[in-house]
Amino acid sequence: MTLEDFLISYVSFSQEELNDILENFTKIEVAKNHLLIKEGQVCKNIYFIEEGMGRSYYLKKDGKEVTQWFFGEGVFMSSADSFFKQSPSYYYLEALDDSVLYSISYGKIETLLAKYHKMETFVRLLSIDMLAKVASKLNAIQFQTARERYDYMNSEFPDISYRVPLGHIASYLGMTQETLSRIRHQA
Amino acid sequence: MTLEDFLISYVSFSQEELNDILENFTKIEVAKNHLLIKEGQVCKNIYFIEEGMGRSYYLKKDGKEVTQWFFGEGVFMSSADSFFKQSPSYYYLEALDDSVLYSISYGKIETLLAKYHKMETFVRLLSIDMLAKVASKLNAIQFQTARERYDYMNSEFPDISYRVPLGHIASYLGMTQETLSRIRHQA
DNA sequence: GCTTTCATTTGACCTATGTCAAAAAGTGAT
DNA sequence: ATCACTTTTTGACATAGGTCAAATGAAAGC
Repeated sequence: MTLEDFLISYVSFSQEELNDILENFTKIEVAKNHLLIKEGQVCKNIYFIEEGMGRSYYLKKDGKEVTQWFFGEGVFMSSADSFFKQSPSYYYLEALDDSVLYSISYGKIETLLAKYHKMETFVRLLSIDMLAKVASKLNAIQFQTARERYDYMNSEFPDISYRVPLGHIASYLGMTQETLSRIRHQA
Repeated sequence: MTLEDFLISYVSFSQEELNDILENFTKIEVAKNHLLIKEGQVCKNIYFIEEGMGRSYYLKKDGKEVTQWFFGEGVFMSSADSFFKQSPSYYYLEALDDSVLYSISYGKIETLLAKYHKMETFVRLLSIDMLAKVASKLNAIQFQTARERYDYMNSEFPDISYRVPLGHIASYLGMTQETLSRIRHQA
């Protein structure tokens, strides 16, 4: 899905508006394992993934990585809270593959939000969608067995689950790598 | 906190705008245990809690209630996804005390969103805030012990935790009532 | 094709928390 | 005050999933 299609799927922008909006994005290519933002930094850009994939993660006190979210093709990747409030991020943002991204800065988004009422609507709808997804993951994590969580993951991110290291998925699902490995082999 | 103060704290509405916006809300009083919405219904209104408190919950297949969120004084209570997308709600919404609420319908919100660019901004910021809170709960639930989750709850909802039945809190925290009871008594 | 390094699997054991059941403590109505 | 009902506490026991450690497998450089 292209960025243009993505925008249209939420709000009926005119072609003129779309052109103006799209001009504010910069196409960038990043290599696998590139860190787009680190913990503690303010997230200055938000990225639309045209090709590739990414994840957000944080470090526990013991230093272990915990994957917080996966981002597939055709979605926006960000530390949403950090970006929209321009506050320090709790998360790292990492490319999990060589990726093609469309980046836009906070300043430019602000300008677009001020200029186009529809842009506000777009971001609002996007936020509500993310909220629903995070809430749904929370419900899955909270009261399901390791096995059920794994199945949930496969339905939510069917393309991602077999493309990234086991440990990333395990921490995303709130279980150890060993447990996930055992579940997979008794599938 | 009044609704007016709440609105101003997010966006600098003019007094005129505020008056217009506030006119669209209806003050209602509901008794303890009143259900504002049931699972499967489309959430037609969103409620600002001036006095009282509420929660959202859902039923597991085995019929047990799981508290999904608590709403204290001075916040909006809703099944956000259901309200903003006018889709069936996964959750019940219940008053946990006799409460004074300011209610607004989806139709009226839509009108205000279309009329005031600032209103879109307000809802966007509100959504991002909720997103951050849900994400933070998710992190707490996912990798903390029962004891740590209880402490997290006390910092997040200090006023609520001792005002509602134990079972509501336990399910909110993803543990059994018995476990929560034991934790409390070894505090 | 080896060697080194990193990722996954397997095994043995342990612990936090769940389950089930009963007792105790609150709460409200008559 | 007493009875009926609900909520909380306590106890005994079970188990999913964690921890630690070693073995296997896969990938990358030489």
